[in-house]
Amino acid sequence: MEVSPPRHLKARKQPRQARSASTIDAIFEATIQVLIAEGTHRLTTTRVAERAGVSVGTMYQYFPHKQSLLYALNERYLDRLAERVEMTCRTHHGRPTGEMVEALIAAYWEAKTERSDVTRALYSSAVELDNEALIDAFAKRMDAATRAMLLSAPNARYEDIDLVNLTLLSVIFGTVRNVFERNLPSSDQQAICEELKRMCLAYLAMAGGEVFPPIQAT
Amino acid sequence: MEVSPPRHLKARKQPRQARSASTIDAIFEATIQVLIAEGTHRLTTTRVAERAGVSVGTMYQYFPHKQSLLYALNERYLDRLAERVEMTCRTHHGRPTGEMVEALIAAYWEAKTERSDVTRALYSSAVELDNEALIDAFAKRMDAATRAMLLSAPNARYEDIDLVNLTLLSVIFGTVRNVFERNLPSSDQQAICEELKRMCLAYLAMAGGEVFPPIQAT
DNA sequence: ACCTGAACACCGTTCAAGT
DNA sequence: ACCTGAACACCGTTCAAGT
Repeated sequence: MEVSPPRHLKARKQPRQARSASTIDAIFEATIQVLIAEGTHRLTTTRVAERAGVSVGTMYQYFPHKQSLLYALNERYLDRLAERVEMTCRTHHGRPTGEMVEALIAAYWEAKTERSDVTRALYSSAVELDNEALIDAFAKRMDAATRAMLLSAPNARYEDIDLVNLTLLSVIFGTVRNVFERNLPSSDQQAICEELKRMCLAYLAMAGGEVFPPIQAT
Repeated sequence: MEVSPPRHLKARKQPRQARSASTIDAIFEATIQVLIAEGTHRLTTTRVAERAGVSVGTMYQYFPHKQSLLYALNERYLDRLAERVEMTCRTHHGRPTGEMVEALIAAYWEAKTERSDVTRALYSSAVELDNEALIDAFAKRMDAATRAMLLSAPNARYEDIDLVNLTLLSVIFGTVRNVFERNLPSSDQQAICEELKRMCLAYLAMAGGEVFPPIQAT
């Protein structure tokens, strides 16, 4: 499902030529680099334009405000993230619940961790932003993907799959973010990730998912 | 344990007279009001000073930068939050693990929820900030309080109390924040809160806490 | 001793002038 | 048609001038 962004945050024009597309990519890339190198409060339109090799005026042809640039950047990021998680969900259809949870957490965790500087930069850039629509769209996609996956498990009997699913996602997303925010040593991060899996498993087992693979009847 | 803030974020002078103290309170109050009414990107020193009834120059006597104002504001907030949670932990020493978890989550949740506009405003203000020291100090206090509480439960036998405790807090804090960020309807929020308790209970039971009260020997 | 607010540097955004 | 960058309004911060 596509959720349209608030009108004032829309990009001014769609790139129709290869040149435009590459300009936009350069601007995105420059934004991330400035964010990582200088931090949110030093992220200026001039600096981004300079590093992207265009003038401010050109940037404003594509993004009517600084906010719309950050909006688009986060949109692109969340879109890719959603695709990865959806893929994981699809490939675990019909598997035992335990495997699902493990794979789901691992996929989300890895997507966030493999470029932790980018993740951190985007977390911080998103806050200056009216990003409710983005979060909503992302949440809806994730919800649909994990819901379908969980229900496809053998012998899944959830009393309230929507609540269980909502809770599961809130806990996973929230915990991952919290771990990033505290900047714990990598070994602690790994350990928490494993504990998070155990916790979610315990929860799902209690809520009606069959965690271990069914014994095959012969 | 007191963690000293980065030097450059320190308030310039401590209030020594009643007048100064009330000026500072007025500035804090004005900051929160502007944050709630206008949002992070319209939070300007001029606006805060105006609403607080002082000149910019005076504000800069107490807070050497805008950042130090936000830092102090968050410090004050986290300090009060920590005190409340510590209190909850103290009053549940020796109780069964189940009651502890329920009380801990309820206390944290309520502290965040009773003024959700303030909570949201502070979440957003904290991000422009180099707040690692704050988060760290808060985390350490929470860690100590909940650790002592959990160990005081009857028949608590944790294999790795530090990891369990760290995980528990990461999950609770992270989930609460995620729920705030998504701005879900209040009924969903309540439901997730209950599910979160159940999940943490299941986890602690598995990790070595005795969740239900011991049967009294007669 | 403390307060004020005009002044300065910098940032987001625009638009007349270029190609 | 598209790009440029000086110009404008606004914001963080300072400091000479007031009390």
